Amino acid sequence: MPKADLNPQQLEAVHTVEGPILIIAGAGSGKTRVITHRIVHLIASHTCRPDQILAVTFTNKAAQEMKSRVESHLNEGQMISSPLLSTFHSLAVRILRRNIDKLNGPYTRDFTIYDEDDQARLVRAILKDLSIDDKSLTPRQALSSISWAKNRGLSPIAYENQAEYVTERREKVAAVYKQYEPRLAKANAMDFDDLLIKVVDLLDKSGPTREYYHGRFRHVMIDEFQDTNHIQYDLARLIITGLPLSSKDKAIEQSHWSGRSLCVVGDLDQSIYSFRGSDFNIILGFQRDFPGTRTVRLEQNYRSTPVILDAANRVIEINEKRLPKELYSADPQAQGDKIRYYQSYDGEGEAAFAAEKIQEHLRHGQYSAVLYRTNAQSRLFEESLRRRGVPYNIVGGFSFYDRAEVKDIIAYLKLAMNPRDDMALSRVINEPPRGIGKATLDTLAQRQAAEGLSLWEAMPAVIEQRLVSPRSLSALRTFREIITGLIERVLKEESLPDIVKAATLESGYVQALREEKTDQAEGRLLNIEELVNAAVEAERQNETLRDFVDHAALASDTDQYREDARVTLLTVHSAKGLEFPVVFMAGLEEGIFPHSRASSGDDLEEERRLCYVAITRAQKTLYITHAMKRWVFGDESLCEPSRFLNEIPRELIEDLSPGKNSWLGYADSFTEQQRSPGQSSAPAIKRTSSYQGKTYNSVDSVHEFFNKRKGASHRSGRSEPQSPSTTKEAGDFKVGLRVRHERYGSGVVTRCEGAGEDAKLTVTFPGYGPKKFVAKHAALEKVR
DNA sequence: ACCATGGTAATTTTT
DNA sequence: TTACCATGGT
Repeated sequence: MPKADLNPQQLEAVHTVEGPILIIAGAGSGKTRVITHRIVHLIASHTCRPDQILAVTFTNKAAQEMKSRVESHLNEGQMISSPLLSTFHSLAVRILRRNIDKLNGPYTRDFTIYDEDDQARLVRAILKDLSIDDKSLTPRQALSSISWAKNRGLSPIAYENQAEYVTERREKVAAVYKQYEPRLAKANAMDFDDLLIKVVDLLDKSGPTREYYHGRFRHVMIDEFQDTNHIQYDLARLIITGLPLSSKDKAIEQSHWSGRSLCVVGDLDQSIYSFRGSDFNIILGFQRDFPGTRTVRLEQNYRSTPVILDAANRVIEINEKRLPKELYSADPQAQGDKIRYYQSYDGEGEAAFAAEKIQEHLRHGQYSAVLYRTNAQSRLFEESLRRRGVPYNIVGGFSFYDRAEVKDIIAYLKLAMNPRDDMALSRVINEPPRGIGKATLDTLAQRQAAEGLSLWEAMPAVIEQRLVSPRSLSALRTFREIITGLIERVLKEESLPDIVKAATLESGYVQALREEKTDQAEGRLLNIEELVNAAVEAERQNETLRDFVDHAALASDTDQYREDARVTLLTVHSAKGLEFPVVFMAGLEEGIFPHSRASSGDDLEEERRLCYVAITRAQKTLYITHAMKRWVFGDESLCEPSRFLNEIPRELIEDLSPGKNSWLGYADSFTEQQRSPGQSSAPAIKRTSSYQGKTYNSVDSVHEFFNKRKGASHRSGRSEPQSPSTTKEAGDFKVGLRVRHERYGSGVVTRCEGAGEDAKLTVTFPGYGPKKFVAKHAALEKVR
């Protein structure tokens, strides 16, 4: 890897090995290469020992990728130790597992990690305890509010009082939140947010621990810095400054940086995780937080053709909240193909088109990826590819570790290390069925609530006092023995595969599946076998049982990405950081992309950044497609082309739609002959039932679309044109109309997509927030 | 304790 | 449309 490959800016980024550095790296500007080279340079130039380097990446996959690249660039003798390449979360786990006891809190080093599923079940249990109807507040909603509060450092009480007026909903959430934290602590469990919160707390409070990590990590690098949230930022600061958070605002002395560096790499335009608390203001404030920051801009793009870059630049510059930046092609001569546009009749047609083209590209040896906004869109593409016998790799959805049987076995393993893990316990106490039912579980739950214990700790008393039926009693005893048996194996430090095998056998799990003798059970057995194999492999890599279980908890969807896959299906989010010769951006429709839940203001800008990310994934060829109608919740609905289509300059687009009847075709005919498209041969949309609203192939809407295109190309800043059917006339329901719902009471229609009985309505209810309905199904009553 | 039924809600995005 | 959950019956 000759350094001659690097351009001057990249070289500067690599060679600046002291002090704070901010690298503004546009898409495809070789930022991974820069980080890799930086690490290699630090080591090869003996600036520091390898293990004094910490690089935080977004996914395990990226970390691993970087690791192998670094290793391949160094010779044996130079790798006297290894740099730590990790995600924020695994870094947190690593530090906590060593030091959590220094926090003098309720946690021990054996804490377990609650995944989303566990969290939801815990919240459900709390809702039940508080007898809150979980329809007025779903576990999911409660969790996202709790997570929101936690990430802002708000206690339940602070959260409750945070808004100027306390709503009923807020009260409910606060009530759940109040129980949530102690319940986690009792179970010696942390959720994803806690991992970061607790490690920050630890490093803040424990001077020696902070000193240790500050002393150890001299050079810290953070990838995808625009997606960092405040807690992650605090974590990085604690390590690099070695100072408690109370002195956050004090200036850092120049001498502090001797032999140290903090290098953050990011791109505002690719900030797409605000829903998870990430805040690009952090990157904007970096220079203020770290005076003397050296800033390097990488705008040279090595990935995509000029056509694609042009499209990307034009789209993203519509955003207001950004810093001016333009991607320049490293090879401006090679113009590249135009962007290929295809409008299909329906979702199936879109998928069929993509599959056909994918096959075509495959014949030329080109690999493709289909990018969509939501995972639900993947189904049609899977089907059409399968029909054609094209193998594909899908990222997201159910991963191996999400399978019920795998989770069950993992739950046994978690119990073996931390029997107080309530969620693991309630997951497998009757799995396989051993006669412990609701009644028994309720008794245990009562006990644990009354005494402030975990379910496991509540068991002895229940057994001794014979509080349950004799049948359940013996079942409880058996279960206890199974778990104690596993605990002993852990204490005896049996090998990882042995413990995993024991969990599958002694629990009776495998036997129960064998007796089932169904194909399904057969498949599950295979998965369990695979888990055991994974354990064998993990052992070979010197992983402990704890590593193994942590790994399962922290594995992410994007880790499923296989670089050698010829066809990859994934969401735009998962595609961040990846590149493909051929990219299909699918479902470019209002309500899908941009998503209906993010149709204005900052949210819309984030959608646009998402669009920018999608466009810039393409190296050679970019397809943009949308359907005129598709099935949504079992309803056929008409789709309006995405505003993002309008934001890509027309001259960069080639229309592949059949019959010259596409939106673009209309737009063109308007350009040519001002206004006389007549009622030519638009593909008639089959109307469902008694659909009365306007259709999208009407002259009016074509005209509207065309006008929007003009508006966009003039880039009139703020004034995003409203989509025609979003605002006004919508059959029976109108924006602003007062309605009454039997559960939520009275509210106001705040958004209305489509018309008549198929219209999708957003109604905002005081105290409940916005709710979405389909007009014909919703029990909505109009209030004069 | 388990099953079946039915109602109901749901679709962002993820470490 | 599907998937999940809660309820009620056996």
